[in-house]
Amino acid sequence: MSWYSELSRPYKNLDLVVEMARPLYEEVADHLREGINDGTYPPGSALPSEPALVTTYGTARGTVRRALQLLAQEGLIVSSQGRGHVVRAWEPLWWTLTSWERKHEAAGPGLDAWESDVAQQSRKPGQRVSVSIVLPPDTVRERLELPADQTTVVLRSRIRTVDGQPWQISDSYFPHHIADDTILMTPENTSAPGGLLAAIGHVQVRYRDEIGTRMPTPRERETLQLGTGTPVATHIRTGYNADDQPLRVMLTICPGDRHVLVYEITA
Amino acid sequence: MSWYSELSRPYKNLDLVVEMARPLYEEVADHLREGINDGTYPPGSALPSEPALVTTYGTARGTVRRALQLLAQEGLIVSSQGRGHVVRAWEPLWWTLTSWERKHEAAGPGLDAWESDVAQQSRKPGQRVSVSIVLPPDTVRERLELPADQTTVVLRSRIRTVDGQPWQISDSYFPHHIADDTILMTPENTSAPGGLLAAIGHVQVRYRDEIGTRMPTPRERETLQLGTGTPVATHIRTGYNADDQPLRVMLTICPGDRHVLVYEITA
DNA sequence: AAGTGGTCTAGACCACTAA
DNA sequence: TAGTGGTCTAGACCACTTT
Repeated sequence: MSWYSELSRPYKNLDLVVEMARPLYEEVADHLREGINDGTYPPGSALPSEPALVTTYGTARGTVRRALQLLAQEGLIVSSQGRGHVVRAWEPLWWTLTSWERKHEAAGPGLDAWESDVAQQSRKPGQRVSVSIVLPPDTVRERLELPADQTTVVLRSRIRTVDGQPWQISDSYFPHHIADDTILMTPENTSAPGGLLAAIGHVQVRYRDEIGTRMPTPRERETLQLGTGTPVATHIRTGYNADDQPLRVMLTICPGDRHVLVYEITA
Repeated sequence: MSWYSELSRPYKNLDLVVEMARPLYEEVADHLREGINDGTYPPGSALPSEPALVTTYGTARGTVRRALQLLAQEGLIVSSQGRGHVVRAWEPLWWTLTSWERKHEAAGPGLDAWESDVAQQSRKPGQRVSVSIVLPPDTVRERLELPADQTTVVLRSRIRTVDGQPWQISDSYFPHHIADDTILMTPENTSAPGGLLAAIGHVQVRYRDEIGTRMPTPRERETLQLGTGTPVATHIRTGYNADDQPLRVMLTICPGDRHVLVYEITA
């Protein structure tokens, strides 16, 4: 008998039912989590195999799998066939959404804030752009102050990559009167000094950012290749001109294991 | 036989092995998710019971439970004994971390930005404060620019509530030379016009906010009473004085189902 | 070929909630 | 008390990765 089953056993085998403080799989998960936190299992290393854990803890395989599943949900491990349960490292890149100095323009010609931040962290930014005409989701329609009818908008959809890996989804929505017959409609033009909006004569004098967090949809999980236990931040930026009219809504999906959003504010 | 098992059956019963595009539990989850999204199961309503799902899909109970677990991980349902699997609604409060106008001071005397935002949304803010001397975590120590020795700091730990429910954890860390012998050491003093730092003669001329997202720790899950599939945003604000010296670090844990962080920026 | 995790089944029993 | 979900077991077989 293993040391573990001395501490806490399935009730069915007990003559006297002791208070089951926590389910067995939680206790197993607690023990493994401790090992991860104290360096017994450093990032990149594998936990003991399932058969090994079964003999260690003296439970059924289903129970240790349940424990491992818990750790996966917490974003601590990734499990894959044939390779084991491997401890995960989170190494996010920072993304400066507002900076004290205007360093973005200086960072390099033709780079936007995201690209210059990525380059500054010695990684290689890239993007795939596509343009289409769509019915906007409600969140976008409201922010563009459009009526609730069948009004379409221009969607500039980007998948941004870092070192060739998919990193974030960034969708920009423009009203027709802004985007039609401009370079915004051409996926080939990806950037311009001061931004694409400025290049076609629009001045974004202020913007409002809204940041939420949730679990990814199955679709997002697939396109961004997200592991279990990886939430996403949703970043919505609405830009306005001097007349307080919305120019565009940018909706960015930022996986939590690869992003830290930074705001540098002068009070 | 149910309609479902006609479409996709466990391989063990097949003479000819058809390509198993996806596991059974994912197909069940897809079907239920669709029902949630199209209004068949509106927020607050319960999905069919597990025995019902077992007969509908013609699978073992373990498989429908696996599907339901997936939906729970995505934050779509909450499951509890005796009550069923209930569709969840996310109703976050917005929290303005930087605003175009300085409306916070006007909102009410003795209210900070958080409290005035909550009040503005017709909810009742509250907080429990405790003060202690601690060794700071590395993330805090670095930002306070303290040496890597055993230097302690002052921790003002708050659990903020809305309508009596725990809402967020907000920990402020101060160097001793800032906090010692001031009202910062007294949990009773919760606010002052212009903020507690201003009240003791410190001017925070700028700050840097860093926002990440991850799954909660078991501890956070418990103190904030978080359901499965609820990620948290981590908000770290480091404040500086005119000499670029850090005055404090505030680390806030914001559950995703109750928070939207807002930044209003003038370009 | 051996070892690893992934999927599915079948059944038992416990614990909570509501009528 | 009936019905709901929560936990655990035991076993079978499949699929991937490594040697």
